[in-house]
Amino acid sequence: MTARYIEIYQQFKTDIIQEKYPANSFLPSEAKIASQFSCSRDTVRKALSHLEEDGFIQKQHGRGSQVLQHSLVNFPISGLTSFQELKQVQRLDANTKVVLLKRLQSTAMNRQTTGFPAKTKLYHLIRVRYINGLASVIDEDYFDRSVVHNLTAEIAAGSIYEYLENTEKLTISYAEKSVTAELISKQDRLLMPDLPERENRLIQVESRVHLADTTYFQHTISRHRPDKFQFNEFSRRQKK
Amino acid sequence: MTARYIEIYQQFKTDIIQEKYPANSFLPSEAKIASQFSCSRDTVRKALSHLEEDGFIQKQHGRGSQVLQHSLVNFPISGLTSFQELKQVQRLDANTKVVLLKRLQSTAMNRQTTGFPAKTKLYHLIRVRYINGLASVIDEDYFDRSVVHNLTAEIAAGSIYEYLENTEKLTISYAEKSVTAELISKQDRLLMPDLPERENRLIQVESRVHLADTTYFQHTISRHRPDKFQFNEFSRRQKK
DNA sequence: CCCAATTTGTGCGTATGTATT
DNA sequence: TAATACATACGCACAAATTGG
Repeated sequence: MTARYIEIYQQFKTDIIQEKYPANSFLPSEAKIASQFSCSRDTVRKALSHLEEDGFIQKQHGRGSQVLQHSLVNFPISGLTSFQELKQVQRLDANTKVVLLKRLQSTAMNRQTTGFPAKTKLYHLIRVRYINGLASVIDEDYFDRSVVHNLTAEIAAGSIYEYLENTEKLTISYAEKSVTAELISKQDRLLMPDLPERENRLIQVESRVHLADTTYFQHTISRHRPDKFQFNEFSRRQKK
Repeated sequence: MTARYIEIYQQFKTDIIQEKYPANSFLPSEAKIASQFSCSRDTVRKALSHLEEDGFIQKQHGRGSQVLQHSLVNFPISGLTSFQELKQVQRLDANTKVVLLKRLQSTAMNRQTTGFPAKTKLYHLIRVRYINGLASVIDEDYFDRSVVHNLTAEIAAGSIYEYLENTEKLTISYAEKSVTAELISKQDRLLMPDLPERENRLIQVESRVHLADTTYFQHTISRHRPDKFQFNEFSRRQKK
């Protein structure tokens, strides 16, 4: 029982992607959409607002809703998207090697790296992502074990988010992220043996991920090969 | 004549920043806020939705709206924020040197760098941003002259967006952005003389900026010193 | 375990304002 | 000027989640 406005959102999203509404064309007016879907204009407006947020359309007062060029191979890291989901969307030739999976407890010492307060029981996971056979990303994760139970190497090699959302029924909600360029460590060189000597930094995306009830449960540090890194984003100017 | 829901949004935003509602506390219920502001619940909900989008609160069905830790010195590049606005928000010791400002016309040849189709009349602008006296960012802009008129070095040294929005009455609306790590050119070394020899890449943020009527008018290439680059973002997981 | 109160989520209808053509 | 389209706001009803008794 998905909400009506979500259905309408999805309908237009797929129609736009399939170019039933090509770039620069206009959607039908809100009133027409409402009568087509036999719903109120308010419901249509909710759907269109989401399409606008996500960069599919631009609403124009008095004119209509215009379809934007959708930047095709988008979202490599934007939003909160897992590697497995990207792999599907972009049809990448990608696989994952689990380098380390162990239980540990955070301490005052490692608070900085784990991202958790002392004495939290954690999983520590390190994975290398290979794209077209090339080691391209090193992912290091810390999960709160009071939230994530029974993490196995098999799950870690597949989709952890799929497991958390579907099997453990968690609702992943939001994250604070930061992107920096960090110096390459000896461990990085070992895990990315093809990395040219002249490179001295990896692009690091650090995320602190929370559930819908605001529980903080995951700290991820993703280090990307600089020559393979690309991060696309759609952004809107904030109304004053 | 700002919209009522925007006023309510702003009221709560400042209250949260000033910690009248501290992190982890709950806002009053939507019904209470509505009666406080003598407005409908619908208006309150619009305001709260925007607060949630922007990472100030987390709404929880059946519980209420909880205030999130707001990542303090946030938004260095996220969204569509001008350097001058960042400078104000972050109280940076920053200034700008205009290196180049000239008129030119795009050709089929330079289409890639200018970001515009051939024969578009453009401004070409290069600026260096100094933070605490250190050359930290090289900004290269191309503006469509049919949109941006009378660009001067004085305006370019100050806030172009302030000029465009307030003087030229343009509504800057959205951008497609990409972040990559690019090899350092000779020109980069000249403009950033303090850049250590061992660094081989700058972090490049490329933006294509559009007005509310979808007119494409600005292409910006910002190259950042890798040791000074940090890009923070709040992001929400997409609902399926 | 269930019920009741509270709170947010969704949807409908209506009215009025404002921008575009 | 008139018609069309989006923007804002109010009110109501019921559904669904949470909490506490």
